Amino acid sequence: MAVYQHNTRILVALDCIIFGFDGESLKLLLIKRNFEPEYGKWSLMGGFLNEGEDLEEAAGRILYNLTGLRNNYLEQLQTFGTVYRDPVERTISVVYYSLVNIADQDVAAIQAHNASWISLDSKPTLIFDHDQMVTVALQRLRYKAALHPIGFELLPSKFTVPQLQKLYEAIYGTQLDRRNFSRKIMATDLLLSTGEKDTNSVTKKGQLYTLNSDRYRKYLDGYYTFLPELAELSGG
Amino acid sequence: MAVYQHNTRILVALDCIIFGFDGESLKLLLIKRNFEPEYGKWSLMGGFLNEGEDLEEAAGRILYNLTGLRNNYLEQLQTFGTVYRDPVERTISVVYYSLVNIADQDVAAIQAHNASWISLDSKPTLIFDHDQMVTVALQRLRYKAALHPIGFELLPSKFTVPQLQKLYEAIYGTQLDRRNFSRKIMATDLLLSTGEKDTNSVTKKGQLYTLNSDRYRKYLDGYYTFLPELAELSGG
DNA sequence: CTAGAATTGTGTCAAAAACACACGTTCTTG
DNA sequence: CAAGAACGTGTGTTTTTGACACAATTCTAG
Repeated sequence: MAVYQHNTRILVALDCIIFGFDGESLKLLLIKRNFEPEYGKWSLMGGFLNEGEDLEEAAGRILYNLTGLRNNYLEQLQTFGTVYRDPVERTISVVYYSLVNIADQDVAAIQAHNASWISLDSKPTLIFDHDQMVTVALQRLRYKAALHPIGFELLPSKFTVPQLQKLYEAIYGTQLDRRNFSRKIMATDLLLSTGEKDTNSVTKKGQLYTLNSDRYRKYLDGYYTFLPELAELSGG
Repeated sequence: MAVYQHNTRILVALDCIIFGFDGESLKLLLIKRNFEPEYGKWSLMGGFLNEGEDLEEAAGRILYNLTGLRNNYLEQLQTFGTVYRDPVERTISVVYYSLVNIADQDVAAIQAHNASWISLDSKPTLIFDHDQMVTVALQRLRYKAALHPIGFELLPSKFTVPQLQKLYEAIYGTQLDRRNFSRKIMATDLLLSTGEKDTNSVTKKGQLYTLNSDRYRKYLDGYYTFLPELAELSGG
């Protein structure tokens, strides 16, 4: 213990950026704070790192407390550590981002935390440096989703190709050609036909697919230029 | 201040993974520790975060102290925070990686820290979780270098196309076709001819180029499938 | 001082991938 | 049951990739 005696110990926080997709637009799960500091303002869900707790574990705990979900896609984004980012006391924040199937959420838990799903288009200003965190997270999501098929994490287990396309269009804020999109996705061999059809569709009912998990895992290691046309839209 | 009173403050360390290239193989700048703990063993260069110091700033300071270099490519890699990663006391480590032109180093500073350049092939076992950090860093380097032209950061300001190719071969541990490599690099418009020739070459002297910085910056935002054939070699 | 080895620069061609666009089908609504 | 909307599959052209050939430069060995 004596060896590190003279160094400063610092508060370590975690913040979670939780992405969801409702079929139309990309959403964030945000909290309207009913606690200090910054009472009444919007922020990301966060908390402090506990003794005896791994970083990854802490991020999972925070995510679970808010959404009732475990085993979601959860990835460390970046650590933010400018000196005055938290005006109360110097705190560095290890930020994770998560992709969630919005249908699986625990509504009660979310309400208890005074949280709601907000469209990225109508995102309010957040406290501290949380806006910057969201910017970086969105950039990362765009970057990764063009190279790895992580988009599926935002969809229900059964989905149609047009739904998947709408998701990508929401992530990148762009329009894609239906026919080329379909061809490319099919070429990846990532979709397994269920034989069922989408009963919710208002017009023609599309075919429902599930994800081919074995193939999915292969695409997560290494990368694959999923959607080349999105390259310029992905921040570096 | 009172608001965060009950939370634990933790030691925050920084570790730097410093990559260099000597024309033949990819190297790491490692330290043979002549201080406690783990006296006599190999480790990454590191230090603690000071009060009043940004994370980025601290990483730059550590890099500068060791190499005498500033303004290198320096990117946050990941934060490592399992509970017992440092046996002395709980410490989380924010890890940065840096790309350095090996010729610019401050030899005296490096010797003073008992550091040396070690080929990745002959890397010794490092203390704590530093081996894991290096693994992740190499993965990241491979990932990024296939999509962004960051390889140039490891070369002198004037270089030949074959030198650049040797660098990529060292990063990915593979052989590339000289003719296709050249064609692709030239197509990026990233190289500016200097008119000079490489006087060090033993056989035919290659043309020396410099980096087109404007174009380089464009390639850092967004991405570009620099070397498609390396996709599978890049960890996700 | 010349032949040969090593390395560098430029070119060609076939295969594959990307992109733009067309047509037929299914389902709901009025 | 006709019209509109969304879904599914196909086709041709252009661009990019990957495999490979040949010529030019420079040092060295005999």
